[in-house]
Amino acid sequence: MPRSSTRQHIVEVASDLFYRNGYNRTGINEVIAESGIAKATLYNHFRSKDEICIAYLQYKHEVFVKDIKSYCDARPADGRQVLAIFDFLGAFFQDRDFNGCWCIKTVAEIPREDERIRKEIQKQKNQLIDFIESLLMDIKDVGERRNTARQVYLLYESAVSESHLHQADWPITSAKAIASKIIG
Amino acid sequence: MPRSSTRQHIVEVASDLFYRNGYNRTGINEVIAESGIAKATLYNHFRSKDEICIAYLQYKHEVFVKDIKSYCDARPADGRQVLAIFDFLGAFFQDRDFNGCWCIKTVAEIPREDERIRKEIQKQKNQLIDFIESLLMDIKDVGERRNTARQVYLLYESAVSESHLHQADWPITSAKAIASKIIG
DNA sequence: GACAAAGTAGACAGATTTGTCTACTTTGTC
DNA sequence: GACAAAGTAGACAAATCTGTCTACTTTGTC
Repeated sequence: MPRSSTRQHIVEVASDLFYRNGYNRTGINEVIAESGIAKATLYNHFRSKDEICIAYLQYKHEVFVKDIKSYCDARPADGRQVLAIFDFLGAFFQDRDFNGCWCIKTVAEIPREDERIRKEIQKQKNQLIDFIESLLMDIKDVGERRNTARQVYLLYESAVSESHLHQADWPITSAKAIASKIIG
Repeated sequence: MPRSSTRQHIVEVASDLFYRNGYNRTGINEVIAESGIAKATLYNHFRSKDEICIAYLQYKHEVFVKDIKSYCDARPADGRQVLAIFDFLGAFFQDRDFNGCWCIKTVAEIPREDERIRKEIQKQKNQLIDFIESLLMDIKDVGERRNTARQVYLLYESAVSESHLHQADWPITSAKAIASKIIG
């Protein structure tokens, strides 16, 4: 296996485990056992477990952005295109691998002082707000558009966390209904 | 110290540590060191660390319910009384001990299979929805009232998580603005 | 086929974890 | 003051964890 795909393989296996079972509850030994690679190989690619955590967050985000973008792009670019994010989430919720938001999960597990991971997560969330804003180009006023994007973002985030917590999809439909009202 | 207050003392110390530093990252040894009690005493009151976790969640919820109720009760019972929950959160956010939602934090740390803790958290959240509903008695239709309570709940939850994540208060004001629009 | 890069297997150090247990001391009540 | 309940101090078992290291094997390229 070429060097780059070994690294990618580790990230994908670690991502599945971290997301499913939690970062602190997943040991390095579990990652290498599941990957089928040697421990020395893992530490040849990553300096520490923390570095794998960063790679995990980036990988999940990368896939997420790609998927949600292509999902929304398939919808007509009318004023209601942004609502597609809730339908995307609805499909994600049905997936048996759905386990809530990896950012929220991770930030809950790391010490408060860990600025590196917290900044990465804030960056990702800001990119999500930017993406939502890009779907709201019908709103011409820049300030109002940013404001609306933030509101829709809040609803989306809530829908993710709460559908996971309650193990039900009413938070998704409910959040979508509010968003629908907001964008008029 | 009488038996009941020893137990309560342990719960309070453990709650502070769990909430501030995380459940998994807080060891039993830290709890007893901070409490100034002996390990055998702790295990005389609690069967396991998991049991302390349940007691922690219940204690936080108990205090939270008492505080938010008395805060909201001080407002006039007009149709907009429910918005007080966002002001309550605003004050909580200013508090240096604010560290997001203990339920979400805890659910992120425990294994998926741990039904006991998950059920406790769902119970607490349903009580919060009930409380919000009790502030919406102006809405006469039962179904619409429940629906609105859920929507306000989603906004509140989002405001808690996101103000913590972004370390900013715009999620609180933004969520309140949406709630204001919803209740008309 | 030589040679370097990459990967393997797993022992090991050193630290941490929860929970048990023993032997002792304090406290409150009769 | 006797006696039981409650608490203390901390050693200990048994299991975890991350990260390092050694000695060996495979793989790809010239």
